[in-house]
Amino acid sequence: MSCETDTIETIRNSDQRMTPQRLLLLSAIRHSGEHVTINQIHDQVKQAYPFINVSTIYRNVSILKELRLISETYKTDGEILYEWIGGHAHLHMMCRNCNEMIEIDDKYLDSLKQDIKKDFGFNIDIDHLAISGLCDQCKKLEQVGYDD
Amino acid sequence: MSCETDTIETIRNSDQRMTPQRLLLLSAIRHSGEHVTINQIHDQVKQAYPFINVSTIYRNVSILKELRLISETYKTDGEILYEWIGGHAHLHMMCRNCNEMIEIDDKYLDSLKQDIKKDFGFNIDIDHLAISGLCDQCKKLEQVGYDD
DNA sequence: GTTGCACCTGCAATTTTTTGCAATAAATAC
DNA sequence: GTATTTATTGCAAAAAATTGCAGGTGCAAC
Repeated sequence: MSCETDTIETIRNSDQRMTPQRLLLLSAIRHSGEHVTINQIHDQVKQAYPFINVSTIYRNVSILKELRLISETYKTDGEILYEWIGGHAHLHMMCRNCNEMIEIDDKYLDSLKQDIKKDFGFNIDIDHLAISGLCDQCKKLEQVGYDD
Repeated sequence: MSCETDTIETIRNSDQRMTPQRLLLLSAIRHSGEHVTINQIHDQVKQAYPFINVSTIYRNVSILKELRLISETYKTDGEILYEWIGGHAHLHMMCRNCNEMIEIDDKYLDSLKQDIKKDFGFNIDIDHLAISGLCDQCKKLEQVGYDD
């Protein structure tokens, strides 16, 4: 409830309007689990309002992203995921071999954030990035030589 | 010279062929400065061979990416940049307000890499990500209230 | 409630990226 | 050198993402 009031507040405060479409889209992102794609959002909203156009989804996602109400994460395979911000911030790590995605608490970034802040004055956002790498299992396979 | 031999070697070893188009594309990425987009690569190659098709660029970039000969970086404004790997590895940080991009030596990631390795067995690649945040200047503006 | 303005939406058109396929050409073996 | 195999290319078509615009609509002021 309170978060919804906050959301509406945020949108109103930035010269934007709360339309039924936008409300459905917000709700879809909020309730469709952690990470959703544009198409998943579209499908979800269509269930309540079948006439919604994809371009509306794209445009709204872009606006919500700028307002920092949702986060955008580029997976290392190119897929883009959206996620409601407000819960726990976390890092995404994606294995470049098996595409498994691990979520890691953002406390791991604390030290990096401090260093960068101190040396460059740059203030890192915790969200947005999926770090690419190799998970334990795939690393082992690579070493043994069973890799592609 | 040696890196070119290495490159050809890498490509041959993975059941792929060294075509003139691929050679031009490699050279374009290598010599067009640090970061280039698909279109910049295409334009560059067209100067030497005007008949090259964009799809060839897309497909080759994708292959070279998988072979880890080039890195792919998603800027926080959506633009995708490609870069020759082989020089110094570095992090990209991009200000979400002014879009300025700062390059930071990857030594800053050492500690994070170790922690993640220890706790999750996940092996982070240094490349690939542009970290989003606010540069010093934009942060100050935000605090003073001159922000959008 | 009514009005006015700026934002939003859906549609259509455009641009960007991906895919299917026949022809081409690189690499290997002879 | 020639033949064989198979990845690669260019083109065209498809799919995905973006943009322009005219009409619709939220919402604030009255």
